[in-house]
Amino acid sequence: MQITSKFTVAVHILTCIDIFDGQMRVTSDVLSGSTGINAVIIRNVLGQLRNAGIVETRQGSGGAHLAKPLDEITLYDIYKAVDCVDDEGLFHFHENPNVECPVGRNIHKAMDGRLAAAQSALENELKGTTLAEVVADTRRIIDAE
Amino acid sequence: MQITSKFTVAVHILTCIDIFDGQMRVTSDVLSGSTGINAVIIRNVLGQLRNAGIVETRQGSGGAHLAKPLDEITLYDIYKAVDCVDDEGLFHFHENPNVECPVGRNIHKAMDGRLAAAQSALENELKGTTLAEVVADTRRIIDAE
DNA sequence: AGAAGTTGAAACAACGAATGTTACAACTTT
DNA sequence: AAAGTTGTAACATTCGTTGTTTCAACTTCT
Repeated sequence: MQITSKFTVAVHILTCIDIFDGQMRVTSDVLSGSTGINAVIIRNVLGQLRNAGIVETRQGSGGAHLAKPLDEITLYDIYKAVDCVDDEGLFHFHENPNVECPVGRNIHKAMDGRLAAAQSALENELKGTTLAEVVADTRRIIDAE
Repeated sequence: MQITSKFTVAVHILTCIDIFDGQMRVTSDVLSGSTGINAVIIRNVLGQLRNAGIVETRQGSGGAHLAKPLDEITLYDIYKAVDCVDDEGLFHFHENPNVECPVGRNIHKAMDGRLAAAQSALENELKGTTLAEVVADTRRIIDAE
């Protein structure tokens, strides 16, 4: 089981947009070239990021731009934008425990809070990092090359 | 994306084993009845829990037993036992970023530490809860019925 | 106005992972 | 010897992820 690569792709393309915007028109084709991901998938991801208010794109004109400052975009915002987890939550609970069994009809209640806490721990960690930090690290590594 | 239900199934059957052992022979058929999960899947999960030293089962005789005290089994132990995540980690990194691109060849380095931190946050939370607590809650809810 | 390049989106294909099913050999107990 | 159980392999099914093709709508440039 793994969280969809759309998440790391999204971080990648947002980093590209910040670094290359101004130097070139950052089209889905350019981003496809940098990520190695199909341009249609890139446009899908860009669409999700646009819906979340993170980037701006326009039909025809070409070139994506950030919609808000880097330090106001957390990894959690991106994770949510690309739908890493659905409403069911991170953990998949087996769906038909037997209600005739005292354990079967109560195990859900006994576990839910703890599963939610684990998911929150993950998400809070993502909330604690902004794109600004990722881009800064990336620039630092590039400069050191 | 969701973590395999084998995890919640494993917690469920371990709870059953603790609660029903002594009253009945807790076979894969009994556990299948309580969870609503195919008995073969149950035997697979039991096999993984056995390999992890969490339960004891034997061919022929029938009936599973806990291999160590409830308070020495954490949710993390179970999560690891049933292989919720592989060696690649929880996050799926896109595999072919373009090394010709300064962002493409460095984004992995810029993100890896943060992804690992997020995964650790989840896992540390699971390490903080033992089966003893889950079983105690389950018994409490049953008694209150 | 027309040409060229781009985005947005739908429809479909390919692949792999999760889960279910069938079948059967090996084992234990009675 | 009979009956029930576990361990395991092989196969089927379903679903989510990712890739691909196609095209209408839009913008920019000449």
